[in-house]
Amino acid sequence: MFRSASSPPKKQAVTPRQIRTRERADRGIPEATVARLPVYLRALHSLQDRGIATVSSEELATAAGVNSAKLRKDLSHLGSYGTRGVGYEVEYLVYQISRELGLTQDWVVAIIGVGNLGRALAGYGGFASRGFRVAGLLDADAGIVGAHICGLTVEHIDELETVIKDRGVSIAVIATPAGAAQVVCDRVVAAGVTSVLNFAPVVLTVPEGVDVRKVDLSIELQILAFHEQRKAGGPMGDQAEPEYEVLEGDGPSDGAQYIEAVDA
Amino acid sequence: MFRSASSPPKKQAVTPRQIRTRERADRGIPEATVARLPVYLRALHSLQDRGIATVSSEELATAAGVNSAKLRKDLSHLGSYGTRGVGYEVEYLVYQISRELGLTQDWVVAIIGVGNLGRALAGYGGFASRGFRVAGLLDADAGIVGAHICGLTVEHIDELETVIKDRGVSIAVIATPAGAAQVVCDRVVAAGVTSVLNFAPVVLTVPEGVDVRKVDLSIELQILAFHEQRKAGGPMGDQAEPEYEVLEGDGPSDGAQYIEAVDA
DNA sequence: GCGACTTTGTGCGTGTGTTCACAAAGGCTT
DNA sequence: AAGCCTTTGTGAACACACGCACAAAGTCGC
Repeated sequence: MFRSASSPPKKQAVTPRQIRTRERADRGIPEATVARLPVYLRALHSLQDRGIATVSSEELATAAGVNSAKLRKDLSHLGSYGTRGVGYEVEYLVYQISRELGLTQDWVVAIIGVGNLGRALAGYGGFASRGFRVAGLLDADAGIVGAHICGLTVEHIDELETVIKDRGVSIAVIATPAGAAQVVCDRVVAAGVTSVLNFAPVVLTVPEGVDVRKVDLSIELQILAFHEQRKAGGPMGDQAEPEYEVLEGDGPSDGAQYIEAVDA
Repeated sequence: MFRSASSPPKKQAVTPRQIRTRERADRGIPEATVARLPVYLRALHSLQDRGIATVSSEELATAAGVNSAKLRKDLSHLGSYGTRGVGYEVEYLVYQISRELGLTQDWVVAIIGVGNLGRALAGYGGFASRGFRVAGLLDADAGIVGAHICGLTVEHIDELETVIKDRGVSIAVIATPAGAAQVVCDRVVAAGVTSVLNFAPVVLTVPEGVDVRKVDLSIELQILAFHEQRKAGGPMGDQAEPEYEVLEGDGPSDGAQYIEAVDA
């Protein structure tokens, strides 16, 4: 829009890109690798429980469900923590990955929204086990406030800012209904939280520097449904149409009947 | 291993790759696009509720939290469903995306494991609302079997195969403890299920042709922790070390103390 | 009926992720 | 102590994804 008016419309707009790239590649571990480190860590813990002291990239990769070359490259981003001809020492690797992920310190978590899901989350063992401590349960419903759940007392949402600041909450888990999620998110961010885990089925908007991760059951189901449909009568070409393209009306002219098929 | 023994060790091993690629690029919508279609669909439903009949790629992209070019490219994989100079007709697009995702038919879901999480899932509105019908709740605990939850009676895990086959379950949701997940998974797959949504913190192994999607709270938290650590004292270089590499012992020799720091 | 304006659909350059394949490196055996 | 065997760490090729920028295409006003 205003770009073409204020600058000559040439082909090389490379300058702003490179700055951003340099900035991110700084000492950065690739995002895809970061997402897999917890999986490796879990597999390593399992090996530890079985008393295994050393593991090869091949074995660990199998346990983690990935390609062994990928695993080696991932680990190489943390440093050279393997011994050629032998493999990786489990305990040492556990420590290094834990350190890289920031699990050598405790993170304080608050759960906002204590419905079915919020209660399930509060009771989830995976929280307490490794570095995450739930320090607050908050809800807007006066009927739930005051209830005791998993050793915590549900507090009113009005206490949100106080709880976050006084207890040093750095990760907020949003388990509210969709309608409340953005408001709650804005409040936790304003109170200083920079990491949000969102279970509400909405796209949250946050300022730069705040991380949001989304867990969305219904999206996962829809993705599964897509592939399931493909398997049933899709590109395998076992059923009717070998090329199932649009067959009905050739444009958006009458739209009243489509919605029937969806909501019915 | 046996590759280098049976074939000359040249540099071009391109033939097997291309076959697989051709096969997958067949009529396929990119996986990244598939993962975003549910987000677009949700945004479109929201627009519908507000009585908006037409939307531009820019507006829809903003609502979905993505770049408008990406949105247009994603939608272009479904066909040319826009009108230049105008935008997209909401209802028509809802229909097309729903159809592509396989939401014009109903999918029968069974939830295995009725603990805190399983109960929360059973009551989750996102299930019933759009094309997913929970037709079974199963658990191994005799103390829970027979309970009524959200209009369903919890059945014993022994009924698993019967429930799946008689009710036409095509998606299994595994919400069991980690130890039971793989066994349950094997059983649902043997019973004919080809789509699994796994909430248990394990890597499930399934045969070719079966899709598994994973929802893992603890992994998400760990990813957040990683970024949070970076923000606090990482590459911003505000604290002590500007280059925080390994400082202690230079190799895996004594490993007994690392685990302390992690589990303590 | 025509021109100006808006918005789609996409070609293209770029960056990120994945995989193969192999040299370098270390331990183990003889 | 020398060579063999195993396994890491990584260079390079390939595949996927992203976003800019623009031509094509259609609408709306006059």
